[in-house]
Amino acid sequence: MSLKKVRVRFAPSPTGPLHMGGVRTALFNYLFAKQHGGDFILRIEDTDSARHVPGAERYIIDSIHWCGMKFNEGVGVGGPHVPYRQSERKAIYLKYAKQLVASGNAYYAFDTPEALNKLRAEYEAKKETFIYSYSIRNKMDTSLNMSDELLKERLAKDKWVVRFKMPENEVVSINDIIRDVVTVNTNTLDDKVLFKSVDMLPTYHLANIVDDKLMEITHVIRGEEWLPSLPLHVLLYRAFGWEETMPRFAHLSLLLKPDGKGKLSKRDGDRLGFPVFPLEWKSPTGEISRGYREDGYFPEAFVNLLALLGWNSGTEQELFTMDELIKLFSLERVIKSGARFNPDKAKWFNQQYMKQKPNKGLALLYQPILKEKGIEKSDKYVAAVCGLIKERATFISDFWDLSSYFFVAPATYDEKVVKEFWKEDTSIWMLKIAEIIKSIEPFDKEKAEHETHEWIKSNELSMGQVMNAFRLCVVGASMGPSMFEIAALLGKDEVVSRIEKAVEILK
RNA sequence: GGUCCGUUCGUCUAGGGGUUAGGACGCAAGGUUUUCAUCCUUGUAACAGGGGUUCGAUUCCCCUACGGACUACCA
Repeated sequence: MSLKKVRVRFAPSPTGPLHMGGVRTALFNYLFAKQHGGDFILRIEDTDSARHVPGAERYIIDSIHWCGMKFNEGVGVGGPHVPYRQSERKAIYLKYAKQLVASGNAYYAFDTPEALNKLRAEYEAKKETFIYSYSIRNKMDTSLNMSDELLKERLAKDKWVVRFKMPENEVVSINDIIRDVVTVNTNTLDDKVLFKSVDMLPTYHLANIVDDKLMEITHVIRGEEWLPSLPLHVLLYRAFGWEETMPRFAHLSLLLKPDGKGKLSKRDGDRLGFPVFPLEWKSPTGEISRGYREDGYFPEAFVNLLALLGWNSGTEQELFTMDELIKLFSLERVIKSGARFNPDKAKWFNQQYMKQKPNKGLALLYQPILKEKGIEKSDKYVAAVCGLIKERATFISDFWDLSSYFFVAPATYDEKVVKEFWKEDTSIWMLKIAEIIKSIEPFDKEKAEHETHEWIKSNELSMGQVMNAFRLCVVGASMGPSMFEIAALLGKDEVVSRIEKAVEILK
C-alpha cells in the first residue's frame, strides 16, 4: 500500500461553475498528490444527463489552471485510462452492475418512479420513514420475487433499475483519515439504485467505485456531503471483492456562510459583496456571477486563503506559496468542523500579496486600466507609481483612486483639507516652495527635501501646515507617499505648474 | 422525522488532564510619518450546557442543546 504510487482524482459534475469549496477540494487533492509524487487526475462525472450544463467542464479546467494547478491525467490531457468522462464510459458500467446481481449483491427492480413517489407519500402521511431496504424489498416488484422465466420476460419488456442489496443488521466501521472511525448500522441504509433506467447510465455510486478501481485511485479526498454514502461505497468494494485495494478516504468539511445558517452559496456572495466562484461565470441564461479573478484577486492569494480554510500548518505562518503548501500539507491536520468564510480575511490575503508583488508585474496589470482612461505612460513610469502606492491597495482596481494625480493634475481640492491647511500666508509659502523646487537643477528629491525642510525650520513655520498645503496643491487631497517622491516622478515643471494653479484658485 | 458528522474569542484557528488558553482577521487606542496607507505597541474577546472519571478537566466518557450534511432512477 505504501509502495503504491499515490493517485487522486478530482471528480466534479459539470452541472455549473465550480464553487470555491470545490476548488478547495481540488487543491487539497493536488497538494496531497504532489507531496507524494503522485498523480492528480480529472474525471468528469456526467452521469446525470439532465443536469449537464454546457461550458461547465471548460470552466472547471480553466479555474484549476488559473489557481496554478495542473492535471497530469484525465479529461483534457488523456492518460492510460481514457476516456475520463463518465458519459463516454457508458459501456463499462452495466457489466459491473450485472456482476453484482450475479453474485447476489444486487437485484433488478421494476418499480416506476411514480409508484415509489406514491409509496413515499403514503409513509409520510403515516409519519413513518420510508426506506427501500430489507424490510420492504420482498414486497416490491423485483427480481428477488419472481421466477427466472418471468424475470427474463420483464427485463425485455419493462424498464428496470439495478439496486444494491444492502445487508441486514451489519455494523460497518470505516477509517476516515480526517474523521477517524465512522460507524453505521446497515439497517439504516437503503437499497440504492446503482443503474438507472431513465438513461441507462450508472448512478454516482456505481460509476464512482468502478472508475476509482479501474483508474487505480489510492486516496479519495472529497466533500463531507459524501460521508453518509461512505458505508455504501465500502460495501460495494466488498461486494466486488475489491476491498484489498480499496482507496483510503478523507472527507473535508464544508464551507459555511459568513453569517447566518447553512453552507456558503452564490447568494451570500451577491448579498455580502464577494465572489463565490474562482472565475466569472456566464450562465446559459445570460446571468453573470462574479469571480475572484475578475474581482482582482491574485491566484496565489486565492489559493493561500483556500488552503487555510480548514487546514493549518500548526505554526503561526499564514502566508504560503504553492510549493510550501505542497511540502507542509497533511490530511491529518485538516479541521473536522465546517469553516465559515470570512471575506475580510480574504481581502487581507490579497493585500499581503499585493505588497510583495514586483512593480513591473503590477504595471502590466495597471496599464490596461490607464489605457481605458486615455492615459499613455511608459511601463517604467507606471511601475514607479505602482511601487509608491501598492502598500495602500488591496486590489489593482484600487490603483486609480490612489494614483490618479500621477497622471492628471487635480481638478478639485479636498474641502476639509483646504479649510484646515490653507491659511493667509499659505500662498506665499507655496510660491516659495515652487521657487526652491525650480532652483534644483537637475532635480533631486533628497536635495529638495533637505532644502525645503531647512527653509521651513529657519522661518519657524509648522512642518504640518506647509507640507500639507504643498500636498494639497499637487495631489488635491491628503493622501499618498512622500511629497518629494511624488515630485521626483512628476518632474519639477509639473509640480511648479500645479502649485501656481492651486495658488490661483485658492488664493 | 431518521442516520451520520461536528461544537475554543464575532470569524479562521493553535493547544491539550495542572497554560496568564497562543496567533491571525476585524474592531479600538497609542506611536512613527508632511498626509493616507504600511509598520510597531497595546487593548477587546473564547473552551455550548449538564453530568460523570480524576487530587484536578477546556482537554477523556455520557447526555442535552445547537450547527451541518445526507435521506432521488442528482452528484
